[in-house]
Amino acid sequence: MPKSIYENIYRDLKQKIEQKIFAYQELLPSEHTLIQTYGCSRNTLRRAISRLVTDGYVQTIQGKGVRNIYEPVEQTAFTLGEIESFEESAQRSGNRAFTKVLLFTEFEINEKLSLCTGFPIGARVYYIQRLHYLNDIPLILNHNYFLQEAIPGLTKEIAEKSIYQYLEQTLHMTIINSKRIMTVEKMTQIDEKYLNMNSEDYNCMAVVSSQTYNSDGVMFEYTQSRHRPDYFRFYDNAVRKPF
Amino acid sequence: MPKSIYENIYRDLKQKIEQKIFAYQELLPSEHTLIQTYGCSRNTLRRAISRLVTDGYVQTIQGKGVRNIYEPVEQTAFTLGEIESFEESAQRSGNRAFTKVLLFTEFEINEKLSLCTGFPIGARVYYIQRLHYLNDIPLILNHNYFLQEAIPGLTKEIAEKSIYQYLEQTLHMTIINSKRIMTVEKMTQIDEKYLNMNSEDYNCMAVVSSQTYNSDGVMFEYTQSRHRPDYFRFYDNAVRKPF
DNA sequence: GCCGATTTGTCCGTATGTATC
DNA sequence: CGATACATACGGACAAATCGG
Repeated sequence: MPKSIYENIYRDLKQKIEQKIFAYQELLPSEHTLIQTYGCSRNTLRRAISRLVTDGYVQTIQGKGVRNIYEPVEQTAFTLGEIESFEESAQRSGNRAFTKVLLFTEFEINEKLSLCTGFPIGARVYYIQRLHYLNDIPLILNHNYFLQEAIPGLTKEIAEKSIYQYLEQTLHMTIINSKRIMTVEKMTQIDEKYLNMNSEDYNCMAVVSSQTYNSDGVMFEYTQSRHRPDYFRFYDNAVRKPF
Repeated sequence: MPKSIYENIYRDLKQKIEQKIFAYQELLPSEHTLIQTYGCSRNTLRRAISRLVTDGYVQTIQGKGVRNIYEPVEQTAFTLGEIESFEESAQRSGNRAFTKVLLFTEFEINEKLSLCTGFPIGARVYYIQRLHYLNDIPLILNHNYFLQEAIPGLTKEIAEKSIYQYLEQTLHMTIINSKRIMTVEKMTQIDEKYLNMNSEDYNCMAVVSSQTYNSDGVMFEYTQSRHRPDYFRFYDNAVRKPF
């Protein structure tokens, strides 16, 4: 059970929308009504609503109400604006996830790598290559760089399970945010080999590069995720201006 | 000058961060201090800060403060989470934008197109092909579908300028949100021809499909944007949980 | 076109909880 | 432990947009 009231309300409303208890294109009950339903303050309710807005579940119109614009999307998708590990994402969508560690090593950041990753020159990092399978299909080839001084005791065994679980539950690290850039890049021979692709067919990959920060403000991770182009899907909901 | 207090504060802080008045990795002045600086309430200030968080400019840490994690990014990028037209984006980054209308026609949505666009079968739409140039390089091939009943009086001349400007300023339509999906697709002969590409080189495109809603809750636009892979860049900042 | 009721948007002040140092 | 800082929550006031009479 989540901690805060507004998050409980958010989840409850979200669920009701997904279960079509509120019809598509219909207005939700008014703020006033929902406040009485949940017995909370107006600010608290509005906060829950605003999360539904950024999720693209509803749109609010001043003077009118809150309209349900949720339509279900396919499952194998990755959603933006959220930090979710591969395992979490797979579990949420009810798919079988499996991770194979191709390489587990460590080295020092040189000038070229510093430019690419954003780590300072001379920083010591773990470099891990991992292949993520979804329902036995290799979908993502990950190149992880983890700052050693921020992540003591990382092993190949941990990398095979979930590194994020180790970070949060064992090291009690708090992950704050992750800056991501999506690009399209040429497929390499390594990509072809591990993702079981043929460059005669697709010769490009969807590449997501991310820099992740913890609560100490240190960028502890740089990751390049190379996705099979035919399975890659990224969702986003852009909102007008207000929050 | 923007209307609301929190937006003014947001812009002011954002500008100060961009101009490096606050140093990278440093903590901003505390909420209490900033409240006195701006002479506003706590809620108002926190609202401004929360927008900086979703922009990836700062991270807030309970008990510590608000840390500046802004680093400038290259210019030709598209940013997620915002609705911005091609013209606006180009202007913001100080580049020359030019739009060529390749095709301006109208027809009725059939079953196949209904599945693809999300418009109901039988709906009448404008179908527009436009080529967007940035600094004289053709970067994006756009396939726009606009619902006719929502957009009366659209002409080829308007499409050459800015359709969004027409929607907002002439028709006084309010754009609320836009659901987007990013994928990687095979390059077509049309893509090759207009974007001046050669499929011997890259044979894929970055494709952004979007459905845009107005304040009447009607999806009035479906657009497929096909981007040159070598120039395509999409930014995103993922945040932990809270808002 | 105006007015009033409804509904969301903005803003304020205050109290309490919780994490950091 | 206390001081500081952010997080959550409440209640109230007024503004602005929508809609129906």
